[in-house]
Amino acid sequence: MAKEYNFREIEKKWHQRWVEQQTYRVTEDATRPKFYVLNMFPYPSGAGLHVGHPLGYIASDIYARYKRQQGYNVLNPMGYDSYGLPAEQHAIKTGQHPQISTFANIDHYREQLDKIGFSFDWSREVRTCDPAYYHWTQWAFQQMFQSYFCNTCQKAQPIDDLIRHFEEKGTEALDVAQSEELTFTAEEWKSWDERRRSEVLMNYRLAFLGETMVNWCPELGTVLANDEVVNGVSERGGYPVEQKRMRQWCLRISAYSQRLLDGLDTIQWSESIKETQRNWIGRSEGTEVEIPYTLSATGEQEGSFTIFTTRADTMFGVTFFVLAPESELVDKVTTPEQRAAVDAYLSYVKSRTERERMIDHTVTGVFSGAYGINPITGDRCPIYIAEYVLAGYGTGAIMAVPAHDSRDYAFAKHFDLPIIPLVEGADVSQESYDAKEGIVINSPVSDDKSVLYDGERLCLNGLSIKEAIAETKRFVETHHLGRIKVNYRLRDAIFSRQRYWGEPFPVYYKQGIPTMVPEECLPIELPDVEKFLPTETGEPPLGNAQVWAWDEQHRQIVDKALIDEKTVFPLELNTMPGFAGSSAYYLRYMDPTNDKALLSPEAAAYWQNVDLYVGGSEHATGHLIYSRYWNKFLFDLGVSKKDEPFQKLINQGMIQGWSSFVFRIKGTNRYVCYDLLDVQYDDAAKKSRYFYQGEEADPIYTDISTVSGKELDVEKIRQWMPEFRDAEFVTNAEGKYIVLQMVEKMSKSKYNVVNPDEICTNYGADTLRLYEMFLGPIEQSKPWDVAGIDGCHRFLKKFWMLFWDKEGNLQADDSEPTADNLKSLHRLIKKVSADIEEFSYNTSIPAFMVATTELTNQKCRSRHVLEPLVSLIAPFCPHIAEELWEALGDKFPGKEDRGSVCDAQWPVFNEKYLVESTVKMPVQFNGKVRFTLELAADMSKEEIEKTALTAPEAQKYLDGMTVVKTVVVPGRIVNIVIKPA
RNA sequence: GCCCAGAUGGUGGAAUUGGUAGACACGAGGGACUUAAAAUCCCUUGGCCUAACAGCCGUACGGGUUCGAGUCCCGUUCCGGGCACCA
Repeated sequence: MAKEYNFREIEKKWHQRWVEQQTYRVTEDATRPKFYVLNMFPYPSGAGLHVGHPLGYIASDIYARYKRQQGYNVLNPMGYDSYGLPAEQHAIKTGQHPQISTFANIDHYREQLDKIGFSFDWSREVRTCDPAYYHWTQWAFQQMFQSYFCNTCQKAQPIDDLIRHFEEKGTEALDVAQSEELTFTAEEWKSWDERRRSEVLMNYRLAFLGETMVNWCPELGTVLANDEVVNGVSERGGYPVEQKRMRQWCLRISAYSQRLLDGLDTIQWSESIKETQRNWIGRSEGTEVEIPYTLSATGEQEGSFTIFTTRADTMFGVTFFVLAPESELVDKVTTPEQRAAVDAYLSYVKSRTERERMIDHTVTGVFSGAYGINPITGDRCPIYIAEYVLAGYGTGAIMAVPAHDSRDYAFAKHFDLPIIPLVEGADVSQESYDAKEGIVINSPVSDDKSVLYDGERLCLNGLSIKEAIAETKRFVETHHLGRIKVNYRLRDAIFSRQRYWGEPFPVYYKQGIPTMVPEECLPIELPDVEKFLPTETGEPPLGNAQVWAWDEQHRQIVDKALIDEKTVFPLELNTMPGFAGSSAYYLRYMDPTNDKALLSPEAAAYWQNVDLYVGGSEHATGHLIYSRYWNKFLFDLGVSKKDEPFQKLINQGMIQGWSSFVFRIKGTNRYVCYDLLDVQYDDAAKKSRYFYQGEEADPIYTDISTVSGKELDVEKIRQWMPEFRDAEFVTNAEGKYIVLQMVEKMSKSKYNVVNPDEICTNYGADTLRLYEMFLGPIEQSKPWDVAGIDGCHRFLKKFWMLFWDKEGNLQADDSEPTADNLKSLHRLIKKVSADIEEFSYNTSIPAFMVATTELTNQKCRSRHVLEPLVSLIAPFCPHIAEELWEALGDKFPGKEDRGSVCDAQWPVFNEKYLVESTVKMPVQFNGKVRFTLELAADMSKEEIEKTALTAPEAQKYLDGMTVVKTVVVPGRIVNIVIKPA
């Protein structure tokens, strides 16, 4: 009887064994090099784990196991990002506390994860909603509150240093990150009371209360960060978002713009993610120029304003100026005659939502009545107010150069303003010339159209645009007309959410002044509430808490009834956003149970940062920016030992699901087969519409379990949902009901979720692991398709059979391997090692299949080949590897104590087993003949040439020929070009 | 509009980074074993022309470099992603 590959038994056995022996427990070990592998931890949703989740986990698990076999001390932890909106919305609907559903979901996730055989060290698990964990989220927030950012040293500094500076010099010689530029003296500072000082300091703190325009989502009842808003609607739920002015906690992430940008050059991330982050940070180096203005075409100067431009070279093409409607200057420059028109325009702008402004780009604007004086030409140009200029970027004022900016061009055409081209050969009669390429013309050389400064006038004729920009910058700086300025698009992160299920702020309000709860009293624990919606008075849900205040004397939360007393203060009612808990969790894994610090200096020094981080690219402008900011801040404090948290990043693609649709005729209970429908594309609605005999039919999702192939199982759908029980199904001529199938993101609401449990049950975890890797490159998104899974399972059976004879006995022996055996083995070692390093596991699997077939055909028995083979497959399929490793150990006495296969040494590749000389490809051309030899690697160029020309295989080509030339391709191949003698 | 990444059989995808294009798997077709089915195994499978051998064409399209191009360079088309009245 042949020994069967009984994966159920094998996997069960090893899951137990790993738990008993704590195989994956990791401790700091100074004698071994560390390696830190990390996955983005999951949000435990009610739908459970689907086949997309494990993709990244398997990929990183393979890498972790591989590194461990190479002798590294590998940290490979897992945890849960367990605060979030779905749990809260579930709670609002059902009244059940979000912790109950969250914990239930976590248990379910854990059960599913355990089936797949990961090498996670579960003793290091973290949960963001655990007070012992969010203690340190709160602590980090407090540290940010107590810090400001010094621009000169590009580092966070204690706020006390800044206070000392104010006491001594006011704002003199201050170069720090700030919300707005304030100017005051030391005397003024000293004269202010505590409340005023507190407000002023908010201008500098890294965590600060700010009056800002926020993305308010009425449907969700909370504000959202910029990355949580997509095309004017909320990322979650797709609800409309409006702009609202609110007092919110913010993080001064913009202070770190330059460091966030520079850091990208030091990490191994995909170019596309780095590029996305660069776009998001949006550095632009330009020039600020002071523009004096007058209130009439001939009048005296009334004041000045500052514009920002990246195209300083176009100063000679300015024909008007534009202010953002929200700019404070609008009021100053509006003349009495234009007042009514300006007010009308401002109220029009106010009436428009952010979304309307984003979609609708029609030209609007109004003349202010004032004129700006171009400091280079001395020209007076009208000042307009228009919504195409944004208040939040640069100075909220621009110089308009219609010839070379398409937006200015559209505006100039609409208001019939002059257009002056400045680039040789640029035709601006139909559209502007925006490119930064060409030779500059039209700058006056000596006439009165340019202003002399200290005997110098700006002249750019003949320069390239890039040279002209540099020259203008120099001119502007030398003559104090403005300054070189770097702007960033990155906005500060809004850090308050009007929700219940998040980290509470460790902040109370003492006579209205925001005050930090003392560090030793942390964490401030999330209180129980009865209702998870905002209070009747519109306070966030925490306002529903019975006990939610701070008594400074007792330093504890006291009864709400005592709040009127002078010594009792209200605590902050907002909670922190989702990214708070996920911003530093990788540090906590290094020392997860430490209750004295976020992590000990020893743990930080050993583990440093994450060597390999695996997760989806959808976090490019969210988590992956916030974490980098958070880590840089902690690095400035000395808590984190590396400036960048994630050295190498791999973005696994999404596994999509196949959604299936049936079609219900409007207003009926009849469902029509997809074949029978007319499909029309509705351009306006940007979707397809379906018609059956003139009647419209709506696509309705049906569960994947009700469909096989493209055919609907009518009985199954009737049982699945009551609404289908009595439905009528119109089938096609063959009596089949065909559904429409589409590839979409896997989601509970689309009924297209495939769950890994079933595959584990039917094929085993090893097959699942192998198959998920085989599906295609890790970084690519691809639809889930079970069709190929049999192939992987079949391979594992073949692999298994390599080790057992027909009677079910292990057939390994001590014999010496043949040259063919070694060649097959070493080719595999080379391929698999290289693939793991490059994360192209999908191509390793065919290599395993080929090697297995070869060794089977060679009837290989030698344990000197079979043992390394088991080591090689161990990272991919740990269960089968353990079983075989154990069996091999039993067979060869004295090797019983060699432990788990995850400590088996990774086989070392030796090229000498591969090498042989072969003629590669004789080709004729131009009367000559060329052939190629593959040779050993470790020869000198001369040796290779000599070997090639004397190789027996070569002689039949060389006979009667003259060698024209030989070309040695480094290390491997020789091209020999020959012609008849 | 700007930036980034792509395009290879019926399908997912290989190709040692410039060296026999299509590995491996799926699907399809044919066969063996079997009362039958499952399981397993073997053969064929890019296109065209062939009875067969052979031959020709073929990596989105058009050029170029090279003894040699899926790979490098220039241009075009199409798909995906990011940013976007950011001056």
